Amino acid sequence: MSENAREAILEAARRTAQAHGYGGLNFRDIGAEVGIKAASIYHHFPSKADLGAAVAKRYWENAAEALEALSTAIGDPTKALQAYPGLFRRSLEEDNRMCLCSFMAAEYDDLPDPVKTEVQAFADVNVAWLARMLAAASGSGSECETKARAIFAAVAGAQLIARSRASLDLFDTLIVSFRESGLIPA
Amino acid sequence: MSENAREAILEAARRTAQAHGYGGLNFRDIGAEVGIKAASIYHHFPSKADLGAAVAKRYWENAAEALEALSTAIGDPTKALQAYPGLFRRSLEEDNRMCLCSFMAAEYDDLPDPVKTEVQAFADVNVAWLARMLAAASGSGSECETKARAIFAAVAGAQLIARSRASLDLFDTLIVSFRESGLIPA
DNA sequence: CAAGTCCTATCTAACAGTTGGTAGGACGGG
DNA sequence: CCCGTCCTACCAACTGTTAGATAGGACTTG
Repeated sequence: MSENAREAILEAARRTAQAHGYGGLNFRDIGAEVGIKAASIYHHFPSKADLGAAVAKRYWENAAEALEALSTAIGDPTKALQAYPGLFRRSLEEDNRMCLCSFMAAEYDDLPDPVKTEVQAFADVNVAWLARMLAAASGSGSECETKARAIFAAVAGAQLIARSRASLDLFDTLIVSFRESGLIPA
Repeated sequence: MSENAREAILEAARRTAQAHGYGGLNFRDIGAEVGIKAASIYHHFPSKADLGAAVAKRYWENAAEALEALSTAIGDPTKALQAYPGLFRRSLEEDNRMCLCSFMAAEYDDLPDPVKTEVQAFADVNVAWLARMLAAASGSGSECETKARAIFAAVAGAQLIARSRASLDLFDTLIVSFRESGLIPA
C-alpha cells in the first residue's frame, strides 16, 4: 500500500476538487474516502498546496494523454475537433462534476502559486492541441492559436453553465450551437 | 445608518463573492469592511444563506437594469449585442473579479437552494435579453434562445479563462474571435 | 414636561464545529 | 533493528451562529 495509497489520495482529491474546488478539499474527508487518517496524508504530500498542485498536474497530464489518444485514434483533425467537447462532457456525466481547472480558474485569487502554474498548464495543453488540429484541418493560419483559445473558452463556459442546470442536454445544445455558428468547424 | 448598513453589507459581500465565491464569504471580514462586528450582520440578514441569496438577487436585478439601459441607449440591436461582452469586461476591470453567478455556478453543489435560484435567474435574464436582441436583429428564428444561450456561455467562459491569466487583452481577443467566427453577430 | 417603555442597531463574549498542520509513538516486513 | 506507513492526540486558527448587554432615539402616558 505504498504507491497505492498515494494514487488513491490523488484520485479522491481529484474527484472532490472537480465538485467542490480547491477550497473544498480537506484532508479528513480525503482520508476517510481512502481509508486512512488525515494525518497520514502528510506522509505522501507535505502540504495542501503540494497536494493541490500534484492533483492539478496529474490532471493536465491525463488530459494531454487523452487528447493524443483522441487525435491518433480519429486521424481526421476536423473529426477530432468535433469530438473534443466530449472530453468536457465526461466530467458532467460523472455526477455533474466540472473541469478541475475551470473550477480553479474561478478560485484563482486563493490558489497557492504552484497550483496556479498547473492550472495554466492545463489551458496551454488544450490550446496547443486545438491549434494543431485547426492548423491540420485548414492547412494554414497564424490565427489558429487564437481560434483555439476561443474554442477552449467557449467549451469551458458551456460546461460551467450546463453544470449550474445539471443538464447534459443543455451542454449538447450549446456545443451544437457553437458548431452551427462556425466557432467549431463542422 | 439603518438602510445604509444593509446596503454596505450587500456591497461588500458582492465584491468579496465576485473574487472568492460564496464559500469565500465570511461575516467577520464583511463586518470589518463595513465597520461593524460580525454579529451585527445578523440584525440585517438572518443567515449566510439569506445574505448570499440577497446578494445574488440584487446582482441579477442590477444586471437586468444594465441590460435595459444598454439596449435603450444603443437602439440598434446588433450594436447592443456587440456591446454585451463589455458588461463582463467590467468585472475583470474591477481587480480581476468575475461574474458572481459564474463563480457560483462552479460552486453549485455547495450552494443553499435559495442561492441557486437567484443564480439561475441571472442566467435567465441574460439569455432573455440576448434572445430579444437576436430576434430584433435578424427578424426571425425560434432558435434565438438557443443562440442566446450559446453567446452567454461563451462570454462567461471567456471571462473565466481571461481571469485565470488576469488579462483583459485575452478577454478582448476571445470576444473578437467569437465575433469573427459568427457566434456573435458582426 | 418627565418618566417609563420599547425599538433599532450595535456591541462583547462565547459556543461548537471544522480546518491545515505537528509531535511522537505503534507496528509490521525486510 | 530500522524504515516506511500509519496511528492517536493535539493545537491554533477560523467558521457560522447565539446570548445577553448597552446606548440612543422615538413613543406613550401620567
